[in-house]
Amino acid sequence: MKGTQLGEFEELVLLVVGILNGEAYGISILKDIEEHTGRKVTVSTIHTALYRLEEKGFVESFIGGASKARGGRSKRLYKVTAEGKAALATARQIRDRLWDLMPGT
Amino acid sequence: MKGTQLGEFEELVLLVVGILNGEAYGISILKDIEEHTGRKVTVSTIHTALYRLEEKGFVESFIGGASKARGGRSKRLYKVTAEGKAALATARQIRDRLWDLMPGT
DNA sequence: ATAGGTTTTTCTATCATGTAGTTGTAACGA
DNA sequence: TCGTTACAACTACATGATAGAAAAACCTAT
Repeated sequence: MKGTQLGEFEELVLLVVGILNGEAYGISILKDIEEHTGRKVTVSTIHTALYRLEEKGFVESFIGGASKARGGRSKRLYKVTAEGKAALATARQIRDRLWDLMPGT
Repeated sequence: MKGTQLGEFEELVLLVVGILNGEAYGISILKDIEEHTGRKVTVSTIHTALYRLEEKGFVESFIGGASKARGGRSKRLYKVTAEGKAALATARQIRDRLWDLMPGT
């Protein structure tokens, strides 16, 4: 059976794609992850995650139009689908509920 | 280099171990996960996750004393370590920060 | 004391996810 | 048209997720 579960890194990427709201592509996602989590990853790591997320229907992509400073291949932009948002919300909700049950501080 | 990152299922198990507060072992964890998340897994899945969590220093275990109704091997009880708690808190904190940056609802 | 049945852990094997090195491709300016 | 730049895609391997089956330990009754 094809995996439909959201992995931990996939979840992170998905969140960042959501935040970048239309401006998400390999490099911008990389920068955001590094900035917000301090975690160092390579672009290819992001791309594989994006590929799998797209297979699962959690993101959709399209080639961005031309127009940028100096050279460069055209970007592939990503956007979170409704299923993606639902998956994120569910994951969050489950964890929140569990935290509420946690004793002590 | 030995992995130190917390996987998505590992995080779930770790949370439940925290909630069960001293009464956590294979079956009780299984029940709790099923109850709180609706997710169906087998006991061996839990045990392998626990094994890795222990390797990483996020839980510690000891054999529980005798005393139970009918038959049965003695339980191995698990408890979250300080490192484990820290790892959980960090994961949560990072996601919360990202959610705050999320546009829309 | 031993033979069955029960509860729980360990072993082993496979598939999914995480990670990065390397290679390929398109746009731009000289 | 050639090199440089900014990217994406390919390939390969490490780690995490998952479960089937076997073994261990404990209880009870004979």
